[in-house]
Amino acid sequence: MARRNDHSREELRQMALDAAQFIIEAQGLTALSARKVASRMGYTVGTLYRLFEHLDDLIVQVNARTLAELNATLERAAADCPDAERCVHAATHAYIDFASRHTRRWSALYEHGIEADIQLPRHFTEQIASMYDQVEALLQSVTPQRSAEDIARAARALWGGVQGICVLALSDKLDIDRIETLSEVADSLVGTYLAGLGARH
Amino acid sequence: MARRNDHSREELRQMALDAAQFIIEAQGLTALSARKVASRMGYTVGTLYRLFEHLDDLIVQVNARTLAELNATLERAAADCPDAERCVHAATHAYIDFASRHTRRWSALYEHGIEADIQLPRHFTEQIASMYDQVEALLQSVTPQRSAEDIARAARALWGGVQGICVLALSDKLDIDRIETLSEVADSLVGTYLAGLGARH
DNA sequence: TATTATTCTGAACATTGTTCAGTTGATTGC
DNA sequence: GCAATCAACTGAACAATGTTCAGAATAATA
Repeated sequence: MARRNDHSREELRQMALDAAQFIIEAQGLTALSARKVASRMGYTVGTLYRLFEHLDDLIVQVNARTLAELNATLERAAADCPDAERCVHAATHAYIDFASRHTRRWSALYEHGIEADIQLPRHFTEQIASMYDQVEALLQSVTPQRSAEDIARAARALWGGVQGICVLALSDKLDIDRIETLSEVADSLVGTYLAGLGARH
Repeated sequence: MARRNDHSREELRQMALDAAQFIIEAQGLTALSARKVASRMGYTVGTLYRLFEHLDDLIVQVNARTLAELNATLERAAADCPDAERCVHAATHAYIDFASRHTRRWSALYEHGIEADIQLPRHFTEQIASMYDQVEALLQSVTPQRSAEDIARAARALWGGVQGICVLALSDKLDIDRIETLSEVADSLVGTYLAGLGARH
């Protein structure tokens, strides 16, 4: 059993996040429980509740982590492409790849929390904002003549769309038998949307 | 207390679905419980478990209902428009309207079940397919020259996109302030995508 | 009316989130 | 080095969850 002060508060927090992340990745969000997290970090439930107010706090912080990792992945993917349009496609494929490889952890991002009353913490919404910033930057390059509002709207439309396709595909609700792959549907969305952006000004 | 054979098995099933739907609409999917459903229909848990194998069965059947209702709504919205393109916009707005008015019930559609091992029942996937059929029919009118595969892909891309935007917006992850702007983002997606379809053949 | 078949109940079990009185180990003051 | 103080940590307790199933209640049948 763990002794007192073996770890600092921040270390404990990280251990809890690691444990929770592991469980979500391995068994899915619904299999997560306070006792499992605690026991995996070598402590008891009580200790966990000194680190997080509710279990929801824990989950939302794991989600913030996931989002940060996803952001970094996208940034890398969109780093060196011949042109901006191909960057968008590269980012899209990176997104799909991430969602496929870490399906459970990724799906926790939207499976969790429509509990309207509790609002998302700042560093979570910041991650979201930074994700849209990336897409905006790419779209800015694709159509430099458009206004900032147009770009903002377009980024949310396009990226919300990519996310939506992934959600449906990975929960078997895209009726995808007649279509070859998720990638193709995503390419259709991105390619056609970008073509529309070009044709429409 | 309810006596035996007051209701047929099918009546009981419907009562259970009604009760569950009511609870989800009023308090959200997470607030749903077997005992609450049972007590709302004037029976006990045991009885509920003669009607449904798991609680998940119940939920998925409520979802099928919701999807049928949504389908009907879309069909009505896309019925009489001046042209096909405006039909797509009308359907999109109808979708957003439905999702806004019945947020909790609608969000149960995707909040529930990425439990990979259990697959969705037929009459649920049928509802999904029929939804895409509608969108395909509209897109067919917009660009008659395209192949069936193209149309199928486009329908999933576009409609997955619409759904994705709604999911993010109604769970505060679209980084927008008001619900009015959700419509704007959706219009951007649909308008630009359709423009792209037109420009690209 | 007696027997059989079904419906329905509700107690039981394991597991969940969450709390908190009490223990145990570290820190401080002398 | 010892006593007093303080914070970390435990684990029992509570209400609520999904799920099961022996038995009570009632209908159908003979």
